[in-house]
Amino acid sequence: MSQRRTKPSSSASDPGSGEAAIDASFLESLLGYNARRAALVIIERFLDRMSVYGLRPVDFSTLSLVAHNPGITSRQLCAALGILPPNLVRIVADLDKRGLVQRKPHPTDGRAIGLHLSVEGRKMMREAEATVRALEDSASSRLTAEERLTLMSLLQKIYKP
Amino acid sequence: MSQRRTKPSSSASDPGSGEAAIDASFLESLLGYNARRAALVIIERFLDRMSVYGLRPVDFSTLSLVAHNPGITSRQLCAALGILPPNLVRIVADLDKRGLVQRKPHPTDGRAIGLHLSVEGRKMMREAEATVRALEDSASSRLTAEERLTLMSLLQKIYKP
DNA sequence: TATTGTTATACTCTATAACTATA
DNA sequence: TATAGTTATAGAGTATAACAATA
Repeated sequence: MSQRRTKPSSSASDPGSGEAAIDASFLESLLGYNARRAALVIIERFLDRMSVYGLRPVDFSTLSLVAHNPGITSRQLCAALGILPPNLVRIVADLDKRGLVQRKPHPTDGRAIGLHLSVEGRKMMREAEATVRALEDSASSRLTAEERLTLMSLLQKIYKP
Repeated sequence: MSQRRTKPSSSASDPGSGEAAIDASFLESLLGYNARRAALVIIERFLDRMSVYGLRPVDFSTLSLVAHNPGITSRQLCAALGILPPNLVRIVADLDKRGLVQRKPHPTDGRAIGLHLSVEGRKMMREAEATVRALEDSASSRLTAEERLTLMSLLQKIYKP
């Protein structure tokens, strides 16, 4: 899934169109299918609008957690985001190379490294978080504010412990 | 994301736990984040319970669409599932090798190939669809029937044209 | 002995270009 | 010329094993 673009019209001249359209009613009765499709639509929009910052979803999530949890460790980031430690190494290293995060020795645990946003990182994230809010509003423009809150509450009932 | 297993407890002895836990409230206010997390939890459960059939989510979705749309073409499957044509080739080829689907020449378009479920395919999908229903019910056990319908309706307002 | 961060690596998923056969 | 199916391949994402340093 997650194609770049979907053809605006697949017309009625498709082969096999004795039936007007494809019946996907079974799949559309599944939460997993619906949640994945919705997530991919929003992620696609994210990719479009966040490319100016050079931030993929995982970069943004990482920076956002560091912003709101200064001194957070890689291990904690992995647990919070569901990323495996070996896969976080390059993500953090790249953000460090770009001067967005800084690694400081952990105050009490010599094995761990605390992560902090740099001044640049803070500045970028103020803009980036506002952009994400705007993009989410636009992606959910067919929902009322109340429906949006209901939707998030119901989703969290599924994935939160 | 989508780790195999999450540690049951990350205890309070994590380094940097002056604050009790990580603040993910910003991310948790985003639809994209919530939809993705929920989808991954359900997909993880899918992987567990559907492994007996040897069906990944994409195999199941493909077979389900073929089941309910006999004669559907690869192109139509790609459009319905958001898969790119080169990536569907092996999926269909493998299902064919396993004797679950059959390819028949399209009645009116010589370029296209109509897909149909074999007798075995139909038998497996009757079981598999029931298993998916059960797995979805268990994954959404903290939702009422009404909440479940509301959730799907709201998700479709995001991704459906 | 267990955990943090890391390297190396394999596997899966997704994407692009280009070809053929038919429309 | 455009479309259906296909091949080959590149790139991103995700997984496991194993290591050094510290607890």
